[in-house]
Amino acid sequence: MAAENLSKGGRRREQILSAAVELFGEVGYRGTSLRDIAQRVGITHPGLLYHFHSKQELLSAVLARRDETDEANFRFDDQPTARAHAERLLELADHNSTTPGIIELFATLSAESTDPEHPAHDYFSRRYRRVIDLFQGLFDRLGEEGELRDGVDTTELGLIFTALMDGLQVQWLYEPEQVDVAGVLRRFFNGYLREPLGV
Amino acid sequence: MAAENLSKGGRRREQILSAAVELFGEVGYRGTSLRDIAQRVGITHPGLLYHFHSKQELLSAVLARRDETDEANFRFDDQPTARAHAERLLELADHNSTTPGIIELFATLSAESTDPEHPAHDYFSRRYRRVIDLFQGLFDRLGEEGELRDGVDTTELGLIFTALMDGLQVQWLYEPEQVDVAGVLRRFFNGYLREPLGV
DNA sequence: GTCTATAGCCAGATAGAC
DNA sequence: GTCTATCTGGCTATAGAC
Repeated sequence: MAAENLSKGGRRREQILSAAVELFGEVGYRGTSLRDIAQRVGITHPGLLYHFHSKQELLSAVLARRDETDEANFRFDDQPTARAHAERLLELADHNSTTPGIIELFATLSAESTDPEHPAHDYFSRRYRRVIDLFQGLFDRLGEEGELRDGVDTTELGLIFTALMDGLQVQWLYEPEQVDVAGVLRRFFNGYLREPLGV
Repeated sequence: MAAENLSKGGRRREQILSAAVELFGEVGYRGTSLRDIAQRVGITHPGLLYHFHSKQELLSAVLARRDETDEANFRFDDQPTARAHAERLLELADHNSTTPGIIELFATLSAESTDPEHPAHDYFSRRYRRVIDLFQGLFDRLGEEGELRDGVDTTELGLIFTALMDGLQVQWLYEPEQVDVAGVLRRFFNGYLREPLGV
C-alpha cells in the first residue's frame, strides 16, 4: 500500500497531491494556482515547489497516482466469466460515487485537455483508447458467452458506454442530488443483458 | 436574419464574437485572453473592450447568440408526429457536425462551467434541464405513438441521450477522424425504434 | 523544508490621444 | 473606433536566508 512507508516529506507530498486533486477537479488545471493549492495545505507556494518542481510535474504526479489506483482496480482480465467482469466493473462505478473528488477531477480535466497544447492531452488520448477497448472487449465477450439479448449489436458499445459515463458525470457535477451515475449505468447495462446483474 | 441590418460597428462585433467562439472552444474561457481574441480580429484588446465592456459581457453575448440560433433551430414542438420530430433533431445533429466550432465551444464550456463560481454556470444548468426535457418529451411521445420496440423503458432516456451526446462530442475533440458523432447517435436512436428513421 | 523577497510575465481594465 | 500607455494584480518560478 502506498500510504505506509512514507517519510515526513512523503506525507507532505500526499497532502499536496490531495489538495491538487480537489482543486483541479473544482476549477480545472488552468483555473488552479499553485498558491491556491499551497494555501489549502498550509504552506506557501515556494514551499510547495520544493516538493514538486513545477506545476506540470504536480499534474503528472496526480495522473500517475491515478494510474496506480487503476492498475490495482481495473485489472480484471482474469475474471472467470464476462458476467463476473461486468459485475466487478459496475461495483467499481458504485464505489467511485463515494469518491467524488476523483470523478470531478477526471470529468473536468478530460474536457479541459481536449486542447492539443494542454499538458494532459496525450494522457487523456491514451486513456480514452484504453477505456473504450476495455468496455468493447467486455461487451464482445458477453456476446460470445451468450449473455446478450437477441439483436444487440455490440459494434459501438465500448464507445457508447464510455461516452455515457463521461456525460453522466458532467451532469452529476451540475446536479449532484439528482443524477445517480452508477444507477443509470447499471440499468443501461442491464438493458442489454438477458439476465440482469445482481446488486 | 441577424447578419443583415448591421452598422459597421455591428460587423466588427460579429468578428469578435466569431473569434471568441473559436478560442473559447479551443482553450476554454479561462484559457483565452482578450488579447488573443483581439489579435485574431486584427485589433488591440482595448479596441475590443470598446465593443464589449468586459470579458464576461463577451461570454454572455456568445451564449446569447447561441440561444437565438437554438430558438430558430430547436423549436419543433409543432411537428406533426414524434417520428418527424426525431428526424428533424437528428438532421440537426448531422448539420452540427459541419460546424465544429460551436460543438467545440459547448463541449469545452459545459465542462469548464461545472465550477459553481464560473460565470456560465447558471446558463449551463438551465440549458441541461431544457435539453434533457426536450429529449425526454420526444421519447415519451414516441412511446405514445407506438414507435418504440417492446420492452423499451423510456424513464431515463432523456438523461441518457443527452449524456451520450456530450460524451461523444468530447471523444470527437480528441479523435475527430475516428468518431462519427451524428452517426453513432442515429444508430443508437434507431436501436429503440420499431422502424429506423430515414436518412 | 519552509520561508521572504523578487524577477519576469501576462492578465483585465481604464485614461486619454487621435 | 481604435490606438498607446499604464495601472493593478495574479501567475510560475528562482534565489537565498533560516
